[in-house]
Amino acid sequence: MDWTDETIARLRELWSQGLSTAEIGRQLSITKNAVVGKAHRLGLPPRPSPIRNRKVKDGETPSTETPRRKPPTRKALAPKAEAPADLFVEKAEAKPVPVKVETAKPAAAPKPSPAMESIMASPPPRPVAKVEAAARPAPVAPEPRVAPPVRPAPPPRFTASIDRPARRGPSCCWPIGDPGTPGFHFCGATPLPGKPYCAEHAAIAYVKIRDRRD
DNA sequence: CCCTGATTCGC
DNA sequence: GCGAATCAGG
Repeated sequence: MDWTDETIARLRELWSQGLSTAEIGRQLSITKNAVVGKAHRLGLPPRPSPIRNRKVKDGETPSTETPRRKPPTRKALAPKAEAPADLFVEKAEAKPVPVKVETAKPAAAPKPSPAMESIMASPPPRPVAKVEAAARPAPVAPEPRVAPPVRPAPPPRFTASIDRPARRGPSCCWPIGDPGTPGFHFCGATPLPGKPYCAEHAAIAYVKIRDRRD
């Protein structure tokens, strides 16, 4: 993975929006490990981890001795059989994109967090926007009108610079331009009922998600 | 089992 | 620096 400014920006954005690492990975066409690894290296604010952070309660002395994992039996040295090279063709973008597949993953959307939900008065159904970088100009994700879930993490600077559509009410949040750059804005057209995107962008935003299994 | 994020450590 | 392997909790 070559981490260009572009991809890093996208990672940061998606990360700050509370998407799961796997989700981000899918959107970037990389593994979640890559996502987590990079995020960690970038020093991005940690997200609520499923792993209980070693008792922080008193009585415990987490400091001095950490649980330390068992001696790493690093057997990774065996790359094993190689993956069939032929499956490496672009499948997602090759085929025409059915517009109606957003039913692909109805309820399984990752829940952002309580805080986030309360902020989003009318949460657009988490668009399972499977985007192909090659095909479209860096669509980034719905309006980052939310602060990072819990952590008082430094709010992404770009939130301030993003011009919200002048019109009130629902508006298409298809990103135009690169997030973080001055000209960045959202489409703003009238979205389809129940969708975060206008008809035009919804058509390209929704792609079957689960076919990118690597 | 599935999912999640975190960490380690060979490369 | 990168990320697969691994860990570990839900």
